[in-house]
Amino acid sequence: MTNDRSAVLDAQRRILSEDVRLPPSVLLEGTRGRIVREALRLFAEKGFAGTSIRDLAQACEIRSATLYAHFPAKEQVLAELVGIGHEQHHAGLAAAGGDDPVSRLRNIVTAHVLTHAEYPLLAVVANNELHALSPEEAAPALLLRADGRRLISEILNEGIAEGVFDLPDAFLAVTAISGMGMRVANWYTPDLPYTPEEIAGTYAEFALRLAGARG
Amino acid sequence: MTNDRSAVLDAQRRILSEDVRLPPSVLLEGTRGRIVREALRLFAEKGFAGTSIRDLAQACEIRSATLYAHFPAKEQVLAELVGIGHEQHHAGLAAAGGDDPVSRLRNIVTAHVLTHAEYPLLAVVANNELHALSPEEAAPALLLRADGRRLISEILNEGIAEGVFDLPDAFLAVTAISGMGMRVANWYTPDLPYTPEEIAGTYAEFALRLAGARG
DNA sequence: CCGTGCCTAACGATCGATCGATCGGCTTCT
DNA sequence: AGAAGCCGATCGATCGATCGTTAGGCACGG
Repeated sequence: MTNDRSAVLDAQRRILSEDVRLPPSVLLEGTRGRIVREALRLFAEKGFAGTSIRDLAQACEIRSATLYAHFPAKEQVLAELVGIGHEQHHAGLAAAGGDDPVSRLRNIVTAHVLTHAEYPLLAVVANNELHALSPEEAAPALLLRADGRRLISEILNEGIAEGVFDLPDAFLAVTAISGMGMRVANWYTPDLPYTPEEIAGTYAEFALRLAGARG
Repeated sequence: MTNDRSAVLDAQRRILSEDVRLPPSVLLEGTRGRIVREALRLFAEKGFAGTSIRDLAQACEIRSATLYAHFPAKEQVLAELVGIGHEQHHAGLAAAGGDDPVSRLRNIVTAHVLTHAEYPLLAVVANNELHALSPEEAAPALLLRADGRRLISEILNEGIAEGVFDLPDAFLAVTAISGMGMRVANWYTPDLPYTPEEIAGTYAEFALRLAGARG
């Protein structure tokens, strides 16, 4: 018997959500904002290399030449999205506090998953199209990414040191927790009978179990 | 303090492994096999749309026209890889047995992760470039994918029914277990101090904890 | 009256794909 | 055995389309 809910996952698309929402902290008005939003949708759907400058212009209802009045090159549009995505993600992780390793892990995983469920297109572009940037453009995002892993890793090490976590390997736990959260961006859609908060809460519970949290 | 092992993850590349291995069941000889292997490397690294047929031909040390003596179109090269990848993955899942839900879950997660660690390039292409195929070409892979999820889902439901699993939500557990395993393909490299078997074993343990397995 | 925003037009380069021709090797026929 | 014919593999050349990008001009608001 097939689980009804998983039927929605049977799609060829790289991403199921169609919500091109951007973080509220990013205020992009006028034509430039339009370009960024349509690029988010197209890059998430077809990839950076699979999207032409004319595809993007048509989606914005402008001519392709007009794009160059707002961005010096196609790559800079991607760089803008990758920057927004990584800053949003890292800000969420960094803001997650907690009084002890258990609550810290719960909060940081919640933030990690929430970002991927609330801004799935942004997460997919930031994660899967980073390779299309030049090394110089990609460097800031790589720093944020490494620091995000560091934050999770430190929480696990604290918990192990305090004896409240019991897990076979901290490095593999970081990859597992990060990985399962990142994948949420690919399958989450508002059509599913879960709110982002429910998913984040359940995934946080999964992470605590995975870490062997006591209590 | 940064975990030394995670330093290797700080890379812009879509995939860290450079091992273009294909499953031994796939015997591709001569120029056609060369094309498939080089395409695997290039599509994993730069994506389907980011790889031109001249890139591919140059990697094979042939002229671009020669490609069309072996494949009717660029898309068919990708279809070949996507097919191999999904068949390999599904065969691994389907072959995983077990006497009870606990051992079945352990075995299927081990198989799931092993495939992604042993054939990371193939997994990345099959997962992330599927959208570049026409719906007709993608359909067989989608069926295999859905059946793979069904296999995991059934094990979880069995375990819940027998009372040996205790988890908040079976659907979300499937997405979490699948997702963390899929992501292995993006970061695994033989340079890491883990064998694919060690990673698979630890991830299987994570999955059992996540499912609330007793014992 | 000058800047800003968008346009039309076009650039050279590259895209996926196709053409006819050539080569070596294998089979077939005498 | 040797000539004739076929065939898969590869080639150089080139197709029309599309690529990212640029130049120059027109319209409108302060």
